[in-house]
Amino acid sequence: MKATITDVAQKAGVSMKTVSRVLNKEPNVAEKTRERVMAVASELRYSPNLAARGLASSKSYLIALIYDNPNAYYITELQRGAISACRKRGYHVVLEPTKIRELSSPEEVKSASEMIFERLHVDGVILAPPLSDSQELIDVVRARNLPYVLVAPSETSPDVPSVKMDDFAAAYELTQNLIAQGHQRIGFIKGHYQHSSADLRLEGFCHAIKEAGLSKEPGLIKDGDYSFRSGVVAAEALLEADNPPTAIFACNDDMAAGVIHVAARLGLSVPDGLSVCGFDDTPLATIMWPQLTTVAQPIYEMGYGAADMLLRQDTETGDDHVQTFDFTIKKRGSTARA
Amino acid sequence: MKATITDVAQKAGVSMKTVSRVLNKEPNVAEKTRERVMAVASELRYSPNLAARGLASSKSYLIALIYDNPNAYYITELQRGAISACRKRGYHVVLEPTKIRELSSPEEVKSASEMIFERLHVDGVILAPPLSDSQELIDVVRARNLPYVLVAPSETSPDVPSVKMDDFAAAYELTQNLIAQGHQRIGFIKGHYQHSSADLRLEGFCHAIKEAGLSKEPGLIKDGDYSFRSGVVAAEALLEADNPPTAIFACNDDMAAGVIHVAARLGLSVPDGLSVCGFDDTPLATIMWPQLTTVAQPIYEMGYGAADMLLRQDTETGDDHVQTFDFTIKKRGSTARA
DNA sequence: CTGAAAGCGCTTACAG
DNA sequence: CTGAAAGCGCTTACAG
Repeated sequence: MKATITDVAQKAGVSMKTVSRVLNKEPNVAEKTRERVMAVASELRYSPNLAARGLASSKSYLIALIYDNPNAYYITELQRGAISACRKRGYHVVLEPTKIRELSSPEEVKSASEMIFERLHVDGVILAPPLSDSQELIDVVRARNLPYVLVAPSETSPDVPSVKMDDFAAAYELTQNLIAQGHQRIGFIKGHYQHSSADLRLEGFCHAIKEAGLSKEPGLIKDGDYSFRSGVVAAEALLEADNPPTAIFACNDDMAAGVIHVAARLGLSVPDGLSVCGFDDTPLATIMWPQLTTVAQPIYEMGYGAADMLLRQDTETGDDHVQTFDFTIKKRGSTARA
Repeated sequence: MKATITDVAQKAGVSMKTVSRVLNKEPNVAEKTRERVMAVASELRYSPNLAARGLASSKSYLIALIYDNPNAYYITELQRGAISACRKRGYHVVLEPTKIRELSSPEEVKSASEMIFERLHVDGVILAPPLSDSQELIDVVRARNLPYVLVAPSETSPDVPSVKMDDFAAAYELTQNLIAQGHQRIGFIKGHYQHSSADLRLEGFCHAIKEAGLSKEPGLIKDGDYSFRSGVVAAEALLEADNPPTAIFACNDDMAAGVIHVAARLGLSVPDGLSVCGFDDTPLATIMWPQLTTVAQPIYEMGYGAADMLLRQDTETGDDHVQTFDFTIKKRGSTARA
């Protein structure tokens, strides 16, 4: 019923091998032959059998996207990107949700990681944050000689394939925008101390403040942990103080939502009485009202880039192994002139 | 390097076929033989090669989860469930995000659907809503004789395998809770008119109201479309009217968030001045403050159930083909006694 | 209860 | 530029 490579070969009057060459875009096929084979293949609606191909070439044509404790939006975007890059090369993405973060000892992490690769033999892996920082997992991957790409690891090194965005630059630019709107006293709510993104965003903020010659009052910088609740606490401290800021930069959208919540309770209108911006452009940012000014991470692009880099590792070398993607500042209703 | 079935057979002193029987849990193997083979297999860390197995048995050991316009949280939960059920049977899940909803003509939908199955040969498919209502897609699946399961289709029929939850019962129970708390005037904000869930939730609500002998004032029921914004509009109409309700039942969490937003602006405290409940238990429900009383759909369970049903279709028959899963009412801070 | 043979549909390695 | 042969690691269909 389903056409095989033999069917195509017979009908095109060539050998199986030639059909294989055409389909895999190998060189050394006469143009005329190539055309004929292509014509017959599409006429027969031929598509190669993945299992047969995999068995013969000892590849699986599968890559694993390994993640843990996903922010659902982040993970689905990463998936979309990776799937799209894989399709172009006849690959498919297999999902590996794990519970690695809940494990306490390195030994447990190691054996849990081993299990992932014993079950299924993939040709490469993409590690989503925060697993891109798990040295045990990376060691297991390396020991198996599996190609891998890290998404947004804390630290990048030129010889470790990874994709990331520039958190420093994004925070810097977002802060510059607030300053350009006339804000002189800007509050900042930090992210979770274990995430490197939190540090980078703070540094970007401080750099812009310093460059503009604004004072770096310590009282304007508050701790947070990326949760709505921590945004509420920090906002209360900032807004109930004497001489409160006219703008608040929260390190993610959830905390920014917390700030807006507090502002509403204090009768402070956003953006007229207070400008607020977040980070990440989660769905929350456009669900809220006013909609949130924030930074859109190139999540889809990073997923695409990671898979693309992974599948190119066989063929090409000497690339730069760290790819940085552009963010986008989303100016919306939650910020205005001071 | 990697152990094959031949290695296991040799070391256990049996034929390849016997090893195969043990691994596939086929009958007619002596208990002693079975034990010996199992021991050798685990010693050699043997795991079967999916490609070889697939080629020989003309199965792919892959199922497709087909979706469109995903609510990220819904899709990741469905994925988790399906993956978990597949693992138990040596299957894997391949994702197929589509743009089917954007296509206008049935012909386009048909050819887009065909493409999905030409690229990769899966052994079965799960259709997530709203694709579980796409007759064109279902026709294509049927024409290929592929086993399939629908997730939360608008209409279930006993001979079409599907998983769902009881929207009517959930809305009924949630409304009963409000009534038990002493609320006599309860507003209702409808969901999107194209979703069958919206109708069922309205019916459940009305049934509880009627049963309690409360008046079914038409002014208390407002249109909505599942968006935050529509919740805002409906809440304004309800709350700025004379004799406003003491509780509002919004058909999803986003609209409930809109209601709370309006309440804050009107100086109406939640839950003291107004009780609010939503539906779906999205992450938003616990990000907000007060946290939202809502209904948790058994999304993970539906994903698990769908995959399980799919993989059982070969072997078993005569089952009930429609499986209904239990919801959970989450009582949180947004509702209180009238 | 067990096994020997054939074959799934491709690619690899070689030959011409 | 093209092809014939062998083999990837399993399962199926059959035999005993």
